[in-house]
Amino acid sequence: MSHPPEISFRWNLLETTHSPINLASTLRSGQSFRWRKGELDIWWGTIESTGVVLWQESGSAKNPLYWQTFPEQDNKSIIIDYLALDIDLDRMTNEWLAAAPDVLGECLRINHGLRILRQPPQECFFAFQCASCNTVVKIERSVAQLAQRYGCEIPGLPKESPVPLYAFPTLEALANADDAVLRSQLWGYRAPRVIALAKELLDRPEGWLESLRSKSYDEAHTLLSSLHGIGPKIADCICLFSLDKHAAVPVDTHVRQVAERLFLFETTGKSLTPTVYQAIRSAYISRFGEYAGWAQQYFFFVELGR
DNA sequence: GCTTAACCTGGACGC
DNA sequence: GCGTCCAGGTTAAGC
Repeated sequence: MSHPPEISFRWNLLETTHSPINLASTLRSGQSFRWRKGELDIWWGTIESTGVVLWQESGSAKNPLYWQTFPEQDNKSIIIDYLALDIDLDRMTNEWLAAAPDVLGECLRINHGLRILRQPPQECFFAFQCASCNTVVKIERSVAQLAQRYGCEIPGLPKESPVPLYAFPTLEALANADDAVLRSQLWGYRAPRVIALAKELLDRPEGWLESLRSKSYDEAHTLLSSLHGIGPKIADCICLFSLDKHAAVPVDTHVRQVAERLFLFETTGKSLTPTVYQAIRSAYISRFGEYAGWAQQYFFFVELGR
């Protein structure tokens, strides 16, 4: 039985026997950019306007998860929802292994318990605007600066918090952001795009992004792609990481390299045109089914080498 | 339908 | 120290 670090607040315990999770792999796999590991291997982050603290002993995805929320304490539902602990990971991985044991086996063994997060759509939407021609480390910095500059500080954090935590900025705050300031905070040429997209979302009915959860993958992807600045890859990131579209496969350089190394050879050497993008996505779905997006994240994380 | 260039910036790398 | 390349992409123009 593992014991969490002794600290000034009370931990809550979540059993993970039936919903395994590898916390470190999940938070470092490049799907969310707002988590920071502090002293004693404690993870600090935010979910909307809630500060969240997480800890899990490494070694097994079935080690219990310890957690607390701030300023409202004991908000269990937000933890379960964000970490998608309602999804039956064991069933899905058994199906992958039955279908393609040689291809994914090693990735699964190394990162057993890696989960796709169910992030707040708005945060996911804007964070991935920063992804083009960028590195994960720089995306993390850019998003942190965006939240610090335009978000509200979360009150009531324990004294052990390594840094202040900020809620993700509202649409109004982003729409009124200063182009020059954003450019200087590592957003570069992406700055005007962020401001324009915030204005565009403000013009739509409130909750428009969240409403895409109830639409089909094709419909959600098409609607997102219709926005200026959202291409197929970013649309797939938003679909997979925040809209419950588990078969969405964001095809980037890493995901493509894996596919062409292991099971898709006819697209090698070609430019990433819409036709090739679709071929790679289809190759993942034909092997890994309705949770292909979860499978690709195992490949992506290993390829990322974090 | 495909190719190409432009768009910011900082870290890695070779010299 | 300096130049070059590259990094989770998108868009528009030209072919």
